[in-house]
Amino acid sequence: MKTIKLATFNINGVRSRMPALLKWLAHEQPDIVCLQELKAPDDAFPFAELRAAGYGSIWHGQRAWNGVAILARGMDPIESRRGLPGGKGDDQSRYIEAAAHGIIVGCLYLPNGNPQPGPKFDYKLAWFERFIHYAATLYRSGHPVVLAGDYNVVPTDFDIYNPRSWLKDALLQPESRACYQRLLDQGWTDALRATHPDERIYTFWDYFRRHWQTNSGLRIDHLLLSGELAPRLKSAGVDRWVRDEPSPSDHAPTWITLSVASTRKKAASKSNPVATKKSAVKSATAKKTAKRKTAAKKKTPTTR
DNA sequence: ATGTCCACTGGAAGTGGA
Repeated sequence: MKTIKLATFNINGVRSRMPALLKWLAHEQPDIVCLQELKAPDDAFPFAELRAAGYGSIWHGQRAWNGVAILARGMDPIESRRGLPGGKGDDQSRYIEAAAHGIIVGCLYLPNGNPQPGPKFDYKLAWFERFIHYAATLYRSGHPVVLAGDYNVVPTDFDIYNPRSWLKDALLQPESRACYQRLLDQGWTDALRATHPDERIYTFWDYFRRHWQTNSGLRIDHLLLSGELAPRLKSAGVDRWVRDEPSPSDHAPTWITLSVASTRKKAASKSNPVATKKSAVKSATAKKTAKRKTAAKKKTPTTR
């Protein structure tokens, strides 16, 4: 048995944030990282610097906006998908997926949806529907899956410092929340909330009105675990110190640790990545640990 | 409406997106 740490981080411009990203990677040494809002085209992604820092990466960039990436420590992630199924005419880079360290990781950047109502909110809900549909397939596959990213949804009023000034915001709309709930109803475990059922936890503090200094935050970055993975959830948290660094993103890295069966073969080196997605998954599912009932699976917050 | 930051355009400061 070994423990892996998986984090999601809306970086808000990967190029202008490289010093902060490298410092965070060196300090926390996550095994898998999902990045969102690269705001960079494919040919501007700093994969060489990341490799020098010990991380292989795959990415789906876009000029100026959006963009997602997956990093894996000491190996190259094995890409299994980019873009959701059924997105005819959708050219926004918001989903990428890979096998790494024995699990499948979906990295998503769900549309913000503001202003609401309007075409952007319609797009958000349409994207969400496609995501819900695809997530059901993933869940049923029985593979160990994490869906991590910026969901742009505040699940309940317990996940925001004060909903008053956000009531019209797309992140709090009943339609957005209903979509998120439908995702959970498929069986996914909201790892942060499951680990800390009674705590106020925030992952995002906007740049306005001294919201960071007053801890006026929102919880919108989520890690959802499939049924196979939920019993292996060990801990979860937010690297708040990163939000306090110079020139920070408006999000902080949000992470979980999972206990996974250690593979017999030695860890893949940079020059010798895991051969295929299939084999990576197989090695993860081969040794299923005895099912343990944990607090992770039950209890959703009812606090308002 | 406001607040602040990133990237793009064009070659300075305004705009879109968040």
